[in-house]
Amino acid sequence: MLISQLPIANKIWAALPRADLQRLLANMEAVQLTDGQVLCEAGEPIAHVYFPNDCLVSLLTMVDGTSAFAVGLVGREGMVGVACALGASVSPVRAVVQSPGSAMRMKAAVFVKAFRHSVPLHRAVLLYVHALKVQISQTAACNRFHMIEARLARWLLMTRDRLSSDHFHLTHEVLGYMLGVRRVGVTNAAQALRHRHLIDYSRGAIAIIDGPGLQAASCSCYEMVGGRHGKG
Amino acid sequence: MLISQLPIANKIWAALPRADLQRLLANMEAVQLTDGQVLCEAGEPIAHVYFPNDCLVSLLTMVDGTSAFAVGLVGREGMVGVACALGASVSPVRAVVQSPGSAMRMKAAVFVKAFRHSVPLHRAVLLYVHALKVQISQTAACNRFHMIEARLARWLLMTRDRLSSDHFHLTHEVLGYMLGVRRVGVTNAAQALRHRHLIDYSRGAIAIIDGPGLQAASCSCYEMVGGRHGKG
DNA sequence: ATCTGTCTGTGCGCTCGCGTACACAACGGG
DNA sequence: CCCGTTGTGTACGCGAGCGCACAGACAGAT
Repeated sequence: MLISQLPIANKIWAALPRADLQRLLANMEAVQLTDGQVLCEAGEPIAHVYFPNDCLVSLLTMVDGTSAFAVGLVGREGMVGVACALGASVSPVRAVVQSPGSAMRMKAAVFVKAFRHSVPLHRAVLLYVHALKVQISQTAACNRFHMIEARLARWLLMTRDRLSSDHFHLTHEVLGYMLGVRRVGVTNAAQALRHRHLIDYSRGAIAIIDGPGLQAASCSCYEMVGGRHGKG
Repeated sequence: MLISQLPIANKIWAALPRADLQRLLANMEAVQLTDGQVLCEAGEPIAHVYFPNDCLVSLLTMVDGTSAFAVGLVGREGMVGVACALGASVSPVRAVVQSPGSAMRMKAAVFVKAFRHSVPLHRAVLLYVHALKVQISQTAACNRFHMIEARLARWLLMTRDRLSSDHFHLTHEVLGYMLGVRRVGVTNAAQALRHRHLIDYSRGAIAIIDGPGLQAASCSCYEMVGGRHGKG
């Protein structure tokens, strides 16, 4: 299959000049990611880095072996496995596919080499690292000060932005996992949002009905972390 | 004043070969940082980057304009102002001196240039960015799952490690600010720790009495984030 | 059509931490 | 030496979210 025929929606690659892009395409491989797939485990070496085109990956920090909690969300605006660019040998987080779709991947070692040699790639990746760092910081603070309902609203908006769609699949259970709260907590918050006609849902199929309204219900952290565009 | 006469305890600089170091020293300036001093404000451009020798700086994420919450702690193992290395124009966090002492500083623009040209510096800084990212992620999760007492214990241990001293100055008020909790919450937690003879304190003068005991009282996040050494 | 597994809704007691308010102690300057 | 400032201790009601447990609702498979 010719990768060059695929739509490359990933913004890191979109930022590269044609020359750099062509040279690197040979080392990339298009993959289809499925719901719940674990791209990399916390504490394990990073084998591949992934550049989502239309899928969504959440980054989970593990606590006490049992609990987990999402610190970041990666869509077409970013990549999974930045740690290896920074010189780390193992991944600090678990990366789980939250919404299925296509992505491009590369062997980590190859990526690191490319990262060192291509100035535009280097630049784009570091900018993304910064955006991710901001996202994580904001999530930390948000999580501390805001109620579940606002956090849920924010998470739904972030998901929408990265998928460019008002409809996606996420159960309360999974959302609870992401937000680090009980499933019931999510159910209650979701009910409140639905009651206000901001969203609708049934058996995992979520629809955002009133985007602006949902944004009003979410916390200021949403804009901070780069509203609609992920803030490359 | 001759900078080369000062002890350079900062570990990022310590990792550099003599040649790189000598070339950069001309652009550095030794400064004395005082308690509570704001090195850089959230949302403002970064004027200088700082490399602590024996002081301590906390990184605060602002929420809703009023509340703040510490996502990271910088000592001799790191630097303040990494964002400009990543290509960001403004600082995402407020950096406040938590414990006074000496540091070296450099104009941000000069640092960026050095960062681009010195491979060892580049390497050391990116590694630190990674360590900081891990620290922030862990703090986010810790903050979500652990009680004030454990978080306080962790914070005291991190402070100790970065100052290499069991005695330092921190009021309950400031600690509350750092942990994002009420002053009273800190008082209660501190009392509990003191009652178990792990720490002692009076009017801001804190002493760690039983390090291992305090570590047992803290959460696992402490080791995660790189126990005694900040994990360069 | 029945069954099984998944998803969502509801109830209840409990704890942590919050907001607020006030009291007391130690230190330091005029 | 007095008094304001700063740091610490105590009390009380309140609400968010937790753990647990169970009930209904919908979809797909046999």
